[in-house]
Amino acid sequence: MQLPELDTIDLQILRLLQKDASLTNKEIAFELEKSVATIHERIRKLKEQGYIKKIVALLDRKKINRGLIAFSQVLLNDHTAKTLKTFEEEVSRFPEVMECFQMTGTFDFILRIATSDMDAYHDFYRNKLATLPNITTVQSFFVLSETKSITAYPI
Amino acid sequence: MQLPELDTIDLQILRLLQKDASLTNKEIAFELEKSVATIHERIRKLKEQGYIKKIVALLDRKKINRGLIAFSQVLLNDHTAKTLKTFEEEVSRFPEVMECFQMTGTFDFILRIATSDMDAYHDFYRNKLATLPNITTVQSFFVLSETKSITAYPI
DNA sequence: ATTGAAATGTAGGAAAC
DNA sequence: GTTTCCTACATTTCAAT
Repeated sequence: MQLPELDTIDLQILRLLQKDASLTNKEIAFELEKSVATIHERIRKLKEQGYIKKIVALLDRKKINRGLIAFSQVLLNDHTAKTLKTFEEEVSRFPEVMECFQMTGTFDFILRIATSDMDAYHDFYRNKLATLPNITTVQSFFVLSETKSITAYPI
Repeated sequence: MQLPELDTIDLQILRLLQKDASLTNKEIAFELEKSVATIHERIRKLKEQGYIKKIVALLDRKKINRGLIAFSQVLLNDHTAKTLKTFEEEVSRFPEVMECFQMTGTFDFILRIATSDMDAYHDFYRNKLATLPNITTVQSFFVLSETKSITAYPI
């Protein structure tokens, strides 16, 4: 795969920053055998052009009481633009919802829900998700173990 | 929810860094009305204690040619420890696999696959995923639109 | 677009409270 | 655990190439 605007140096920088954005420009410059100013300018452009969306801290979810991850597949009873939009807006407001994707296939949306435990999920399901209008079915699956979970796209 | 070791200042710091880890200690100190040294010490401890796992750059996946996200549900034909472990190891090696979770319910694993397009997914499916031993079924669903996608846990 | 060097700002550590 | 001070290091800008 080749990306139009990005050369090898850009790709190397993105590779490094996806893994560890606390690297200093000096460290990256050393690694890539370029000057600090070059790295600085490259990163500035990568941010400006939108390749780098944000720099974030990733937390240990178990330590902050988000021990349970559920994937919930939601089927709606109609697919008018209005119903879809309303569902998306409402479900996005719940803090338990980390992700909401509209999907192809036998259901409409997949949600990733993060809660402390099954009691908290139950509460979310009964008192939040299931109260939304136009839901036909919700099928939930729970994470038993996390084999791989990366945010860095191989590029 | 209360976390044992963390006070309000820690939580506020984590909240800020989850959203934007490029904030300087000075900026955080101003926001929380604390000294820079206090913030520095707090963050040092939050890293040391493992609350903050890593600082990463999040890229715009469409710009780096990862336009298609699939969730693939995999069912294996036996559930011996060895089969599970082998599947996990093999599937984790594929660069297209961003996430692999073992799940409760009617299938064994859910994978999040990132590729450039449907052709690339097809290639992954035929030449990589489907070649792994002990797979009974794979059901794939594709992301039509991304309504919400956050990495910051509300705390 | 890349560089080295100058100027500014921030991080990291020590000492005192 | 927090603050103040100090030094080292990092970022940012700029003139030159």
